[in-house]
Amino acid sequence: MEKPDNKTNENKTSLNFLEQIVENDIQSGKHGGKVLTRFPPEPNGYLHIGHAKSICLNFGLAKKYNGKTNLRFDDTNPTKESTEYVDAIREDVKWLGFQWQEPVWYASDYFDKLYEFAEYLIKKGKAFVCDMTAEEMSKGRGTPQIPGVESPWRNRSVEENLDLFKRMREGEFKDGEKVLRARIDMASPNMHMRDPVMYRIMHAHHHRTGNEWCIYPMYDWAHGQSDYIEGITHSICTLEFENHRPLYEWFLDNLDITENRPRQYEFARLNLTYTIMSKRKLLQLVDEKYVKGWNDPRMPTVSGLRRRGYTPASIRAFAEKVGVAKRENVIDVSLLEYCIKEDLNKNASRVMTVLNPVKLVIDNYPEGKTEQLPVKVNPEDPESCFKMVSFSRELYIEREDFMENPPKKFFRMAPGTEVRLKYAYVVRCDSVVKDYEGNITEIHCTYFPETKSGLPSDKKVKGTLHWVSISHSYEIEVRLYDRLFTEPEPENVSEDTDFKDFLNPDSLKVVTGYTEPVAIGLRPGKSLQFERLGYFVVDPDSNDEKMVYNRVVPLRDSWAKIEQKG
RNA sequence: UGACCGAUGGUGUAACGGUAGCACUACAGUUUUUGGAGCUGUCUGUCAAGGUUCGAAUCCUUGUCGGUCAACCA
Repeated sequence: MEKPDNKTNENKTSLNFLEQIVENDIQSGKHGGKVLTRFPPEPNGYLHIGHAKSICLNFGLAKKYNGKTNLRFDDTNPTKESTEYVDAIREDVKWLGFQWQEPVWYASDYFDKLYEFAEYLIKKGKAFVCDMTAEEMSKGRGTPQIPGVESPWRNRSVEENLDLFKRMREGEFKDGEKVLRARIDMASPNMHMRDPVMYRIMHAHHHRTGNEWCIYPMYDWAHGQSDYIEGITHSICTLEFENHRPLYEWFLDNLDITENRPRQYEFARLNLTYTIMSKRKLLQLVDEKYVKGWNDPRMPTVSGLRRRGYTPASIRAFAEKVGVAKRENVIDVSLLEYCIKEDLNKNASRVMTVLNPVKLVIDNYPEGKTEQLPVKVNPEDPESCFKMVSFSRELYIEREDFMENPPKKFFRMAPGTEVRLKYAYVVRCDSVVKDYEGNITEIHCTYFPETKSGLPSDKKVKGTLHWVSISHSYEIEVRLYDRLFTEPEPENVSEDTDFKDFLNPDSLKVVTGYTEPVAIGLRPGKSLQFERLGYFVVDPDSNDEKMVYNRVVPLRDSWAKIEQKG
């Protein structure tokens, strides 16, 4: 099973651009050949599959080059953050299979150090306290084409700045009354360099530092310095921070940091068809009850995927396959589905479940007789063990597996045709019973004892159906999930449509299924293949009275394609 | 009409001046007691125009298209 680790030959397979950078750095002896990356979520929401890509990238890169990865919460905005999110994020990262370098870090751990750094910049004349309102500042910033105007407070003395900054910290001023700004260049073509705000006043309770602080650092000010403090070598973020890099560098430069400087690199974030990745919009789906929570199995969140039945290995494989580059991309969700099917095909036990039952009576099978048929739990696994499946005179089969007037390529049951009941016998359909409305209520057939599974038989049939013995079956609730949106790019359909216009009304259908006893009593998270239907996973809503299964992903259905083509 | 970044099949991603490859999707064949899975094969691609070179997806120039940036968010 274990793959040999001597990839030396295969190692020539191409490196992504970040791996190339790291290898160059190691070769040139930068950072003493060490690699330390970080995953820096803001605890203001749940992680989604896009974060999972970043996690796999950061942890994977470090692991590949014998480095480590820090988990650091970027908790610089107390009004939006909470420990609920901290806990959920930690759980998700662990579940994905990654170990951070202990302990968990928080940007708030560095508030003191950051304050000292800020004083250092003030003393150098590189930062100043500004009394402009947010509105004034916005007006004065200019546009990308038009330079901004300098703040009237820009040339305060070092002493005055130091004093004011101290009083900001001591709580002398109200929210919004003053900010600390870097003193860079109001005419810079890069908007981020136009004297950006470093600290704002917020009299707010912080989930870790409580009421100790009433000034909080901005992202740009906190992030690079946090990287430096932790000794991060490669600070990897998404493309939208590319324009921030000059500022990241400026802070390091002006703090006179010359040794062990972290460097920021940017890659393109993940986008997936038929879903959305914006935290804000996902929150909207939750708040407005389009889904049942952050972990709704239709959500692209890590917790949603987990409940949907995706395994950590399948998500890691996906992250590997999507690659890493700098161009905008939209990954076809079928790749994600491929990854989970590949995993579960190898690892999920098979079970027969009927979701849309119609009664099948075998007229020549003795009433009251039951046979125990031995069945391999997973035919894909050569070491698979066997289970017993009960067979009797009255069964359920899928309504879709019978047609009274079948088209040419229909290989399933029809009057007069023969099909195999999987693991059991070949049967021939003789007649149907209908109710007064014409709905089929019973199908009657004859079985051929000599065709018992395992015996040599000359009878060849084109179709094999799954079934359950009615008296031996259990009722379960089955939640059939489908994609959340009807459009591949719900946010990009046109200027005057909203992503919510394209919510799929059929993204969830709940049905009652009939299944084998082995599918009962399994713990949440356990996945099975319902033969010929798809992969399903036990939902946490299951209890002693009722099992609930979620459909992870259906099996490929070539008949559906034939049928569609007509 | 600023700065920064990007452009390779339907979708992603390689090729680092020397045969455009891989994966997903789609399609076809094969196999099959899952119309699953597997196996084999097929289709479709270097944004454009110039230049450098024996040779350009790759280097240079110009253009085109796309993304990001004007929160006291991250």
